[in-house]
Amino acid sequence: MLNKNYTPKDFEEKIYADWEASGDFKPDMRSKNEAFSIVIPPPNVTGYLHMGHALDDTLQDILVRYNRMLGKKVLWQPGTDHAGIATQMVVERNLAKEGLTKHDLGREKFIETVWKWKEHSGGTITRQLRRLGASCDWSRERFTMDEGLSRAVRKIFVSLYKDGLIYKAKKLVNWDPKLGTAVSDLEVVQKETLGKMYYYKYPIEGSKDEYIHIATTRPETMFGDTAVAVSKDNEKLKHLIGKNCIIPIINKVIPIIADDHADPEKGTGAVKITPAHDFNDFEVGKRHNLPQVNILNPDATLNENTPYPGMSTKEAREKTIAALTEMGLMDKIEDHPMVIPYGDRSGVVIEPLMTDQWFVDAPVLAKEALRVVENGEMQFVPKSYEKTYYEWMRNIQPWCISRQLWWGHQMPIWYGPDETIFCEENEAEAQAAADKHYGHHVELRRETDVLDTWFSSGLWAFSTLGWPDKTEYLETFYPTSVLVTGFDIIFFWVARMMMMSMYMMKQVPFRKCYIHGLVRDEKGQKMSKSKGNTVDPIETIEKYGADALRFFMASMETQGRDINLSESRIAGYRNFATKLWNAARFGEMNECRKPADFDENSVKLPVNKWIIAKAKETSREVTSYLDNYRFSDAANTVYQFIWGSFCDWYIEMIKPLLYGDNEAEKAETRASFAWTLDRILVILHPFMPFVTTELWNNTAQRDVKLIHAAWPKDETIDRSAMNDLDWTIDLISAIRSLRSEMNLPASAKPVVYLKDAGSQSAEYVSRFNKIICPLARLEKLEVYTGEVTSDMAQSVFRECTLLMPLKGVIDFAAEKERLSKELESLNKNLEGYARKLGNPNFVERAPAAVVAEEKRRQNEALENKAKVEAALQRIANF
RNA sequence: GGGCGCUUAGCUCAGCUGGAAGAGCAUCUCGUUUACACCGAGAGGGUCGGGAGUUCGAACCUCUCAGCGCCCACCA
Repeated sequence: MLNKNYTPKDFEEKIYADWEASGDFKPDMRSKNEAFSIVIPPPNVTGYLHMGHALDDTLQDILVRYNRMLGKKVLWQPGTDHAGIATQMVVERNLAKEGLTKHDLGREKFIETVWKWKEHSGGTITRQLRRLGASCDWSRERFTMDEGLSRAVRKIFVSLYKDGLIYKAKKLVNWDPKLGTAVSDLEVVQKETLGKMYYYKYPIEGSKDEYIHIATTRPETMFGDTAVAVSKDNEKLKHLIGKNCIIPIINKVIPIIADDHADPEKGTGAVKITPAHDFNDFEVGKRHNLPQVNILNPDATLNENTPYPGMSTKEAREKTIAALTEMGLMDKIEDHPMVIPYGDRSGVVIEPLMTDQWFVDAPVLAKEALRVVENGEMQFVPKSYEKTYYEWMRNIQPWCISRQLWWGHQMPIWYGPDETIFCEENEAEAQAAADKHYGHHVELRRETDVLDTWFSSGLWAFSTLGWPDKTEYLETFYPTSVLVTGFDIIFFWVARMMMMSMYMMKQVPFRKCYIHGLVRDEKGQKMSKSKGNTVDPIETIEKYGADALRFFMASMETQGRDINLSESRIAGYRNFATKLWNAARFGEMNECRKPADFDENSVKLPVNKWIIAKAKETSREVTSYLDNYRFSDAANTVYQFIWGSFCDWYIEMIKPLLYGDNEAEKAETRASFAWTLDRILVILHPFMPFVTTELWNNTAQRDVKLIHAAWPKDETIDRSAMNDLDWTIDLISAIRSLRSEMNLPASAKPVVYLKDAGSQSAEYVSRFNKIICPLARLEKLEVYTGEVTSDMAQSVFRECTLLMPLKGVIDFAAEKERLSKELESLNKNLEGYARKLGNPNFVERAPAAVVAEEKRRQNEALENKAKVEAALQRIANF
């Protein structure tokens, strides 16, 4: 017995536990069927499920469940990411609560603490994914810091190094002073800020009253200046080129050089060049062989190369301005809108800093990654994201992969006594190789830097499947079928996976890449903790059920658009689940069961034929939509069928049959109902796995679990019954509409006549009388050949006229108005038809079918017009 | 500065290759009937951002203007 109410809480977790315990998410490796695989975009171990995950993972689960039901060998590979910076920050925050820093523990102890933290708290997000219904094969869960995956990281690192695609260089990099590490360009966010532009002057060497005027937003960097640049085309200033000027305060002499970087139109036309602290200046410095003077400590305080060692840049700036003012060298200070780089994790200002770092030669790796998208081996859905990808890949910069952190993959590099570098698989091998090289035992020092987190995520598509070992899973499931992820991660992850996979596997990591948008709040604002507008998916699940949230995501997912969260809509899909639940209860109460030998192709009754044909048509449409990643179309099609066709019409139409006494009809109808409900459960399952499973388990004895039930394929749709029922449904609607317009109380049971009925219509009237009368609430429905009297309300229906005798209660004024409106609308349509059909160009050039259809409509409208006019005529005198 | 996207009913949005404008929510009216009030029936509501063009025909294609959003780069 089904509960009276739909209460998802009662069964969702129980059902999930059963799936997992029964191994339902595991692929059948003995199967010879086609493989289908998805690797999950690994959430941070530190993470909590947010609405973005709910969308991303719902879409993946829909595809995974759909393909599983298609009988494919399906793997959804789960796991989490060690998320270097994020995780280190979380653990450091915890330490801070005890008044400790990571340095108090030391590197080894600290890493131990992180691992402990991971064991205790790292499972949150995977538990939450289970709540969502994600059918991942958890027995294969991986973590980017697992030994297996770490081995993959070391192996590929060494390989890239040996191929000259990883190198160490002293370069200007984005430095995060709070975290004390380099970060990649992608981890820097530019923020609009109102800053100041400082104008001041440097004295020219050997002259008492000559100066060169410069403008800068960062006067405190002047201690790192090694030149001032002027364009050779700058008529006003070019005479200074070749002279020297003096940096005040420190009285350092620097040259004035010619370089086009100095735009005569901008600022003062002269630019101070600080090669060690500005990316443009760095390039200028390289062109002119300028020295690089570093003025900052790793924590962004000024160093010994300045007069203000230990001071913050802000303080130093004030000091510098004060000193310049005192010396009479300040010209002016203006407000100046500018963009300042911030670390996206730490939130502090990023400083360009000269440091030794490791780089991946991304421009080389990008070539193959580009080629396979250009030739279609990997396709973006929607296709427009190709362009974004191309744009970025074609302008890609070397990728800084070293991080001065503790948590992450420590680089497999060992330094020997004369700084020779050894890259090996592990410590022992490195030692052995070094000893051999030197001919005696040497002390090795391991590189302390760790790798950018995205380095290991870049290998995710194959490292999780067992690479570098040749595993059965790798063999079976690589390349994966599709990657589903958000556009915000194309550069971070998709691009890196493409590069790494093409380099190592010589094959694409996934054949398709489905990109979805962001989940925003109700008003379209980006959700963020700082704005306080986040909605917790788990709370939503508690309130409405996971199925409602999932269906919401699916129904809103149209390609290339962000989704605004809407609680009322989620509630609507909970209502939808309730609706289905109640329909199933209706079936249960009426003993709708399906005999084992039931053949849905042999049903006789038109209603049953109709719903079965509709169900098959719906299945076909949903299949096609899912194959094309049209999630919203797929979801909405199922929704319409269940609510519109099955509940609103079919159930209402079969009530007289089920409550009647024709046992044969009753039996067929019960079986058809059961068959259709089963079909509904199958095609709805990928979207709403919980409620469908609960109903599947409670509406019949089953020999297969719903999660493994067969998805319908290649069915022939019997359209014979479609027209009959469409006619019937339209007639019922027309009668209901007429009743309502005539203000007939719901309790009234009028008679309706069908005048001018053709033979087909007449036949329908007798055949479907039993259906029509109760649904339209009629005393009786008959074909009529008598006279139309003035007390009859009239309405046009197809070729016939509906007549409803109202015995003196007819409201003639209302009736006149209604008919007049109808006439007006008909006339308007007729004008349109006449215009079109009167146009020789249309008749000649439009396809014949279109012209014929237009003619048919015109004729129909003409007939209807005549009828309405006649009706108006009859009541003209009342 | 470069690129991408959006503008359709009061709100949130569908509308695939151009052939009579759709859904959900909201609104209004009415509710016989034990599957369901988390419901049912009926109704109202849009010159598809403005303009021009291509076409027999444009929400859809082209151009242009306006507004909004996102990404990338840069601004001494």
